Amino acid sequence: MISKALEELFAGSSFAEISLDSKNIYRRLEPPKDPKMGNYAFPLFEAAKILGKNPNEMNRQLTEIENRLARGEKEFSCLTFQAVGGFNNVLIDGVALAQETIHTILNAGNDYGSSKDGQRKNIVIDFSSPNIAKPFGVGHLRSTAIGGSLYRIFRKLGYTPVGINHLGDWGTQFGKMIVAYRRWGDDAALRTNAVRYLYDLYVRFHKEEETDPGLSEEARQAFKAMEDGDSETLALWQKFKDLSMAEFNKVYDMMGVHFDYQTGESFYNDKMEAVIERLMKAGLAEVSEGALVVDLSRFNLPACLLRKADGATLYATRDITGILYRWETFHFEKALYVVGSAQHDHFRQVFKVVELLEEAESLPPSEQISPRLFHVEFGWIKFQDEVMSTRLGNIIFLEEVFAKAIALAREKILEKNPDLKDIDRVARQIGIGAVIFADLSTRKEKDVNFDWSKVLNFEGETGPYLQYTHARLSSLLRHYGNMVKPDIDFRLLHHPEEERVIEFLYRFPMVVVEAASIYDPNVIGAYLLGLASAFNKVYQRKDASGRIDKILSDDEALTAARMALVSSVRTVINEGLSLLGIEAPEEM
RNA sequence: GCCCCCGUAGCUCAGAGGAUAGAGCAGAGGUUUCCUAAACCUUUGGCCGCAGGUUCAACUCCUGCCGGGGGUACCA
Repeated sequence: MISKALEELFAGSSFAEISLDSKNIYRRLEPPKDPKMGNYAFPLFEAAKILGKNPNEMNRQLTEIENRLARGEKEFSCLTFQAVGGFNNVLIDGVALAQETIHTILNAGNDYGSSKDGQRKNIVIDFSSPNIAKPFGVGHLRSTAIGGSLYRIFRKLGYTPVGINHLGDWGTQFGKMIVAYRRWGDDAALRTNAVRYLYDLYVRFHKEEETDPGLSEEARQAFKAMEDGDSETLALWQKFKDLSMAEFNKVYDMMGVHFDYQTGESFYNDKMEAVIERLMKAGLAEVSEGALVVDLSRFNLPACLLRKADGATLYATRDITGILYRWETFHFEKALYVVGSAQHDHFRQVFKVVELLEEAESLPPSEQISPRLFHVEFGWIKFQDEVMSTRLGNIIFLEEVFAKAIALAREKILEKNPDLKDIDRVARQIGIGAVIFADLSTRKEKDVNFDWSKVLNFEGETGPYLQYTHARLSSLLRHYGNMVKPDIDFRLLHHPEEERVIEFLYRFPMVVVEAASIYDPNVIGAYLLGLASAFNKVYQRKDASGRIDKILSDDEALTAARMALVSSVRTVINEGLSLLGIEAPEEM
């Protein structure tokens, strides 16, 4: 609504002369550095240069026209234009903005920012995807947290997300596990702490492999036996898988993560042959050095291996098969692979093979899959500047991280709010929220150094800070006791601190869209920190006498107006946290 | 060698053509007769890796270099 008015104004002005249409202008609008200068600024330097005019002079003339147009027949306008140097600034009337925004939020509740843009189209999100028989380390946190959040974000935007946990439950490493277990394994030890025990075996295997190269060959044979359907080997594999899943599911429950399908790599075992044949028929596959490959050298990529010299398949084979299967099953609008950047080339290869297949089969555009495939990559989690590696054995278990964070949260509650009911539940919400937020608070492509002191910090830019702000807002609503109503006097929300909060609230729907478009929940996290901080400044704002200007006061109209704002902020923080997969306690 | 990502305050990170480069943590000082101080205010701290180029305007775009990380055919 406001943007439309802006477009009309600019288009109606002398900009027509230099063929800047309204859309063009709108794209160039930017928020001024100092919010006092207005809500939007339009830089005139470029236009002035084309016209050969002085930007300052031109700006003055333009502003005059704009303000006359804005006022029109009416006595006042909610838009005011100002010339500041070469920047044409627009001030939006705070009262109009407050009314529009708060009305919308109070009506919509947690649906504020939701849309039907997705038209229920399927978005396949492949995330988490841990390897069976390996510990769920903090390294898996990123994929799980980012993927889980994208799931919620796309659902909010009207898509039908399809969450798939592409478990690493097939491949050569199982040959290793099986050999290790047969040599050194003990069933009783396995039963007591399965993943930990398998992990120790795995580390031991790699250590002994260095001095005993025969182990590698033995492992290869064991995996081949699995692929050939050897029942005794498969029974062992199934046991590892069941025990691992039981532990992974504990983590998913804690994080509130949901999958629609837990179809791992083994799911594609009986589907790969047809795909390989299809690729051969298309003339893409060739034998090289005994292996079956798709040559990609003209794309400056290494060849994509479909089958090893011994006939066994590789993960690329399974991923290609997975893509084709998912396409047939879901006819997705997009398929996102939330996987670390170490697999950048792998996905380029796999996507390229799919693209080549489409070309070879001359599929119509509506049947083309490759433009819909996206690798949502993220950086490593390192520890003390070292890559964490299952093989090296320097993994930090995610459960351990959660346990420590929850214990600390509990400690803080006992110190600050010992009478709180349901302390265990709230401690879990805070502890897990802290860990998830710490992970989502870095732009995803950066490597992050796992730092206990950062994860276990509940102050500043953290999950608990947001939760605390939410608890404060909830507390205000409890104290207020009345229904929050939208028919308030919006002129009473006139302090700069309040206007700043309203601008944040107004932006929320755009922030959700932005997060979805770059596949990064961090956008929402950063936004929430800004909103919470803005609100806390309202909360602790001091009046002229140096006293805190309280939200709840004897002035009924003023209190009602402020509580409408409080309720709106609470709704947006609550919903924003929920999009990140973080719970928002009412009290803490 | 080739390809990809990252270099911004002591630390962790925002900013991705525009006005004086921002937060948090850590350091210094302050705010509570309590609407939850897990907060708020003040303050110290910057050749935005280096060098060129494009532009009215570059932390932002282009080229080269340096530093870190990753990938580079039978692991995932």
